[in-house]
Amino acid sequence: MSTIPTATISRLVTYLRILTDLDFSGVKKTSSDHLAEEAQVSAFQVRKDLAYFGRFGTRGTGYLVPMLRREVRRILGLTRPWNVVIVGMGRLGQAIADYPNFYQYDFSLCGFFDIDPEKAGDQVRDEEIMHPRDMPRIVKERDIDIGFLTVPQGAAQQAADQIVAAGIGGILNFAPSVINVPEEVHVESVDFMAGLMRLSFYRQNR
Amino acid sequence: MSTIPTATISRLVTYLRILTDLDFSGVKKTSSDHLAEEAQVSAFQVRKDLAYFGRFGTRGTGYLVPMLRREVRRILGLTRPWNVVIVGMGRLGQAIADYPNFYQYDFSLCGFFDIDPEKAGDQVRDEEIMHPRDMPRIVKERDIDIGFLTVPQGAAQQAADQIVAAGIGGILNFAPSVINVPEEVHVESVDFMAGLMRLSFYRQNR
DNA sequence: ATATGTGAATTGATTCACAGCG
DNA sequence: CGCTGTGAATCAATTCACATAT
Repeated sequence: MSTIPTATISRLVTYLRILTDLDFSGVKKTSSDHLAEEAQVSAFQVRKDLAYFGRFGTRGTGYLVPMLRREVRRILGLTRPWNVVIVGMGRLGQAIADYPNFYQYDFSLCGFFDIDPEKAGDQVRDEEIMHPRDMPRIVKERDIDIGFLTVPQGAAQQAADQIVAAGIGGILNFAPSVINVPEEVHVESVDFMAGLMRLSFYRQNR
Repeated sequence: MSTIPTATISRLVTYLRILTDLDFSGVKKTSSDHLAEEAQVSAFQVRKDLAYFGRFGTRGTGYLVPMLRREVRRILGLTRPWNVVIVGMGRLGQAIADYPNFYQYDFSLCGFFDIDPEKAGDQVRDEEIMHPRDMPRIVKERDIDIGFLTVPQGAAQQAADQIVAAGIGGILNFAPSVINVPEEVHVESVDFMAGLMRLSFYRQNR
């Protein structure tokens, strides 16, 4: 499996969405050309991306949509369940707790944490908001894999430390800051102000 | 200005945040080494990134925080105002309309659109929600530069077409899909489910 | 005939080493 | 002497061309 570009993983997510749309529309077959057009990349790129993981097509024919969809889901780890906690139950944490589309892919929200004693005991989705001191126990009891970091910027590093100390190995970081974690912990960032600033740059230099 | 890696622009956003923190803390001087450590990149990288835009340091000494901060803001286009509309006033659009931190950088929310006639006329921040048919007029009257695309997945392409037709040249796309726009229109995407799926991949292959 | 899969070529980004300047 | 700025070298990613399979 040598070394797979991170951009390849991002594109696989795009391919999966296209394949899901096709599958729901009842389309049975597709090709690297078609996927490439939908994903706005080259057909070479589609084939190369898939080639990191195996051979999924039939020469002269293309790809079978349900089969390729299943394979990409498997490659991305989306055929197994993932247990998630949310750390930081302000506006953003609340909004994400209400997001209805996790269940489409076996992600389960299994715990909600906030350091504010005012919030402790409040109900979110039939669960009480807990203090981060309870995180290590909950992570063990409920087999948590992933933490959503939705605290304010100034609290991000401390919250990240608590998530790591609790034994969680993957963080989805919504805070607008670089967090420092051991290298075995994986962090992905979701940062809309950064997207807006990049847009500002490209518009200014249009 | 030859061709600047997109990764460089993302890192400049990170440097700006670090410089802002330093400035608020009253720190007057910094170095590529220090910025590199905070941003979790190499010092070569910091210097190379800055070198695309000019010479901002003093050899043997380093960088002056307020001056470098100002320069990076300018490079990113953040020293001028940007007028923004939100297209799609569901949960996400509403949440973003309530986000308090746009004013820190001169972004102004100047219009809210939704295709749902039920929503038309509702107030958001002292503004009525309008129908997208009014977008071309509003864009002209209010000199709009950027549109936030916060409609559901299935409506994303149509809404993007309306944004482009209204004369907007930059889109911050929150919908989990690739949108097709003319090449002079710049799109940046904010996609938290994609981040979550990448995390799923890297955790599975840990 | 047609579309995949893949080594080779090219393009692009990062790292390096050191020249340049305070 | 210390730290920036930058051409050259290395490393990585994308593109290409075509051999391969149906």
